[in-house]
Amino acid sequence: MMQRSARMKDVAMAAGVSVMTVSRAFKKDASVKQATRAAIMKAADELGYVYDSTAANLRSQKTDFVAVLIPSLNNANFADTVGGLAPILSDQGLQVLLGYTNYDIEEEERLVEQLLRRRPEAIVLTGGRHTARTRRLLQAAAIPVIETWDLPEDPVDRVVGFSNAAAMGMMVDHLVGQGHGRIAFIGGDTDGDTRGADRRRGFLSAMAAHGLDASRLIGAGRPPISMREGADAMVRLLDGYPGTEAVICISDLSAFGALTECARRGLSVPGDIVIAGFGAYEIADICVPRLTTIDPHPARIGQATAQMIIDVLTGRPAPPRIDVTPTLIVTESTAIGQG
Amino acid sequence: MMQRSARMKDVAMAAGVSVMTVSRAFKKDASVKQATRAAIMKAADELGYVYDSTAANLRSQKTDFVAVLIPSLNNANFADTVGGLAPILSDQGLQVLLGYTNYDIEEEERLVEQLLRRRPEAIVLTGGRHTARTRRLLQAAAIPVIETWDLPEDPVDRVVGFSNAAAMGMMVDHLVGQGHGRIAFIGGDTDGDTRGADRRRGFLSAMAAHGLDASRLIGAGRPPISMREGADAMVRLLDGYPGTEAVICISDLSAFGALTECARRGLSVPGDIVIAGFGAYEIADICVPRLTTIDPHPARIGQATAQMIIDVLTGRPAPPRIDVTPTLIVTESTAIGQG
DNA sequence: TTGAAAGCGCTAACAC
DNA sequence: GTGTTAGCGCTTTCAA
Repeated sequence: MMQRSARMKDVAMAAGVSVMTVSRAFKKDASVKQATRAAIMKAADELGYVYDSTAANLRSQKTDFVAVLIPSLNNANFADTVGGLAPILSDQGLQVLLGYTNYDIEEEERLVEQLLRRRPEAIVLTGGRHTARTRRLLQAAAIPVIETWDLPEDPVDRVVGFSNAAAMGMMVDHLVGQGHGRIAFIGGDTDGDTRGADRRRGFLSAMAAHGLDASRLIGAGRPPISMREGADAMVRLLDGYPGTEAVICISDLSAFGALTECARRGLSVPGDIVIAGFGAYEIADICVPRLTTIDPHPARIGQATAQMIIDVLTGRPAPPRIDVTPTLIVTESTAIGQG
Repeated sequence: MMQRSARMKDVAMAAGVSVMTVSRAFKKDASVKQATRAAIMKAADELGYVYDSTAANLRSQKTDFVAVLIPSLNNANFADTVGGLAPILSDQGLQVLLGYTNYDIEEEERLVEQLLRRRPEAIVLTGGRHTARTRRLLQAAAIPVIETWDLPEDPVDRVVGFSNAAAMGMMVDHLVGQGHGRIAFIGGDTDGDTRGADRRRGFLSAMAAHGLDASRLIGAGRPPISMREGADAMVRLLDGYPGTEAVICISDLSAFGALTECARRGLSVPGDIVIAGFGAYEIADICVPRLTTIDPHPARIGQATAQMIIDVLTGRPAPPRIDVTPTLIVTESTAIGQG
């Protein structure tokens, strides 16, 4: 039946060489004669040998993986960041070990501890808010730590992100520039999602800067805010704050939900009310009307993060902080003179 | 500056015990006196000790992780499967190591090889089609292999899935029952996504069973089919096949794209044309009109998979194949007498 | 309940 | 270009 699986020693014996030569043959840059290497690979193949990296990890004190924590698996923004990051790391022989926190910093703490036990070469976090213990664990780990999607004032180590507050300010400025004054905000009603809380803060300060009333705040639930929660929040907004001219939603998904509520009520967007989202998700570009949004360039965040990791690990100079500035995308849902 | 990080030996010395006692203290069920354990934990904390599982993995020949391969990070269906699976495995001390294949079986092969080197306790794949080498590697690995989201005729090992062809048959039957005959299909135009190809096959055979013409096939691109590709396919369908009464799309996302094209043309759904999707994504439940779809119960697939893994690893009897039957959800987009 | 010795399967370091 | 020796940091095993 199932016999003990082959190890390097077995391959070495079969190929008539030492284990060390087999070890070298399994590295790309090792100096092994072509014929020897071929014989080794043939023997390995016949024995069904699969290299055991658990042993290599221990001996070489290298694991060749990078831990990446994102809030949720099912989110195009974070998926795009991972999509930007993974191939660049992969080219350097670094594998990504992905974890997701469900937007919960306690869960993040558990994950960080679990992952650090496996000795990653570096760790990437989403957001700049963590438990005290998480910070302690990360600092003690003595590996590069990159916080992303945020610009924390007191970072653990390195940062690739943007100011969520400033991004929201861009959106408020845009709407005010279009002549709107009664602007509402639909977002999460906890601070569990720091990025969301920062966006709300950005909304408040930008409104204040324009001398506008910023009391039209609708709490839509716990992050992540779904399309459904966006729609439900819109019900409360339309019923509770008549005369609202514009709504900024915490994400395109909730903005789309808000849009569907308008459709069901026969309200025209942007004719009767203007709606804006955040994230430049695909749905913003295809729904009717298309949604004005902010593109935080998730893939760029991933690429810059990967490059930063490689630079640090290879001892190259690297800036401790990269600001990937978001872009405002103005489309149908906030266009003037339509609807 | 940064000194060599603490190991068990250091903790043992600080606590005045042997390394073996420290090792036991770090296991949950180990028999260590309460006072001893407390002293050890205190010492560990003061030294900033983080348990090194790379060493434990090697010695105990256990890694306590399960590799899970999904086609894409950014897909609510697969995210829900992982969401169903991860907590159950986690309760048993098994961590999920996630990989994504981009719907590419060559990429799957690379990933499988990489992951097997890290010696997972079990491996979960999405879909039943793999390269010959992938199959060989998996068989040689001598660990539980679970193929999901499919019911392959010749599985590598174990299966938790459903018949994508039969599911599509349910949808065709529903539309025919509503009186439609000129039914089109929008799907991927490669076989890279086996589940998609199976759905197309199911469409063809169900149409044939009803004696209907199944030539209205629109290729929408390479999987995953986006909302945009669904909209573009709808353009081709409406322009190329006048008189089409109903469209089945490969997923709710492409169905939503198709719906937006109808909205832009002023076509009523379901009045002028009927649209159905697949996957029971959130958007199907919130867009206007809501989309008739099929719920493949992604979380249940994950739960059953996790349970199967645990049963096999603990030597309990487990069926080699579980069929999680999908459910047809009929809503506004295919309702009779509306629009 | 605790400890001592041995060793998991590789690779670092050095030799030739 | 290849081999030898030692050992990574834990846990298995056996003993007390």
